[in-house]
Amino acid sequence: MSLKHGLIGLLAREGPQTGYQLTKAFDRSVNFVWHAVHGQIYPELARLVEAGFIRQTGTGPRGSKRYEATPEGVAELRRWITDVEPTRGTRSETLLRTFFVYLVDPDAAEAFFRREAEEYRRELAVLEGFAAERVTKPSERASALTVDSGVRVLKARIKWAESAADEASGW
Amino acid sequence: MSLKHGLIGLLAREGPQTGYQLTKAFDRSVNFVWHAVHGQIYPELARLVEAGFIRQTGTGPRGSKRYEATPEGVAELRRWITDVEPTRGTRSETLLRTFFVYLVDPDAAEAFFRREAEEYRRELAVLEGFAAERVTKPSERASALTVDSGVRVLKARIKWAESAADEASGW
DNA sequence: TGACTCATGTAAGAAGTTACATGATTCT
DNA sequence: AGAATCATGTAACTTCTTACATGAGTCA
Repeated sequence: MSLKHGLIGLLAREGPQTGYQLTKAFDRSVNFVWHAVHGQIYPELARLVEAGFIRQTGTGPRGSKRYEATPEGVAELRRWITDVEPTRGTRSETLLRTFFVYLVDPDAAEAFFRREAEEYRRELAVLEGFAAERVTKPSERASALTVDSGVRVLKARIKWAESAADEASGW
Repeated sequence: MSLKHGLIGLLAREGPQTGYQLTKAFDRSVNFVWHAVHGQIYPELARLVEAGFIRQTGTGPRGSKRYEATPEGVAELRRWITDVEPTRGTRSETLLRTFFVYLVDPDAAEAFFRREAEEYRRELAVLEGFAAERVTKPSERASALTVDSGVRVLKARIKWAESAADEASGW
């Protein structure tokens, strides 16, 4: 359901592209908010053409196919953003482990939380790189908001992981 | 992969239970970090018995089946917590919508972010109810850490959503 | 020519959702 | 007796992951 909108959106945002380029573009941008790989992308593109939300505009070198978003596709994307309630329902492996972390010894628990904190700091460094980029276009203002969310949430998670590590070390 | 550990963990944590009770227990506790429904739980319990990670201890009224975690199951859970790197890879419908939110008009964008903030506040209220409960057992100290993570992250998200709404209203 | 990147596709399987189906027990 | 809850299961379907398969163009 969401991959569909991610693909229409990338075509609307960055202009006509091949499936291969979309796969790369996913890796670079949307990937931080919605991960997808080519094994899922190619079949979905075929379904989107079928549904009329995107259109193949031609073929390029090495049998590549160029797609663009149709007005119907962009309309569907707008409708999805404003009218469809996002699916909630957290699934966090880290928090599931945390829920049962009392089963391991304090040293292992502390190490687990320190590793989490490190990982979050690595991710934060990447996002702060994005945040330093200059923002001009409307689409960049929108993606800057997703980066800002990531930065705020990661900072909260880092503080949490360090405080959890401190607590677990005393168990 | 994770549902498996969630089920072993609940049996280890709360003692022998039926599939039905596990489904209810999931709804009340783990559900906030890992959502699952009975259609997924019953087949998984059968697989866990097969694998030797849990054991059926007897039958109760109305054909119910009671399970308990085996030592092998608890060992597997410990191994998973300390030795297996958590799968990262965010999937947030809210952030995917945010990435493309420049396509809708400023009023709709602002409304979208205000609704998000409201939803987060509702979730925060639930978690703060949990946070007010008294903590004594080790398992409760662990679950208090998951609640603390939720509280910190939700507060960050609320601030983000309000600031995004303010910004979008000026577009 | 051999290695690498570009480019698309499918197949098998795991994981997750939703709905259907059934029967036992309890409560009013 | 009828409604509600307890209790388990499966079937159909969608989504996602991983791996296999293949071929075209580029560059050293």
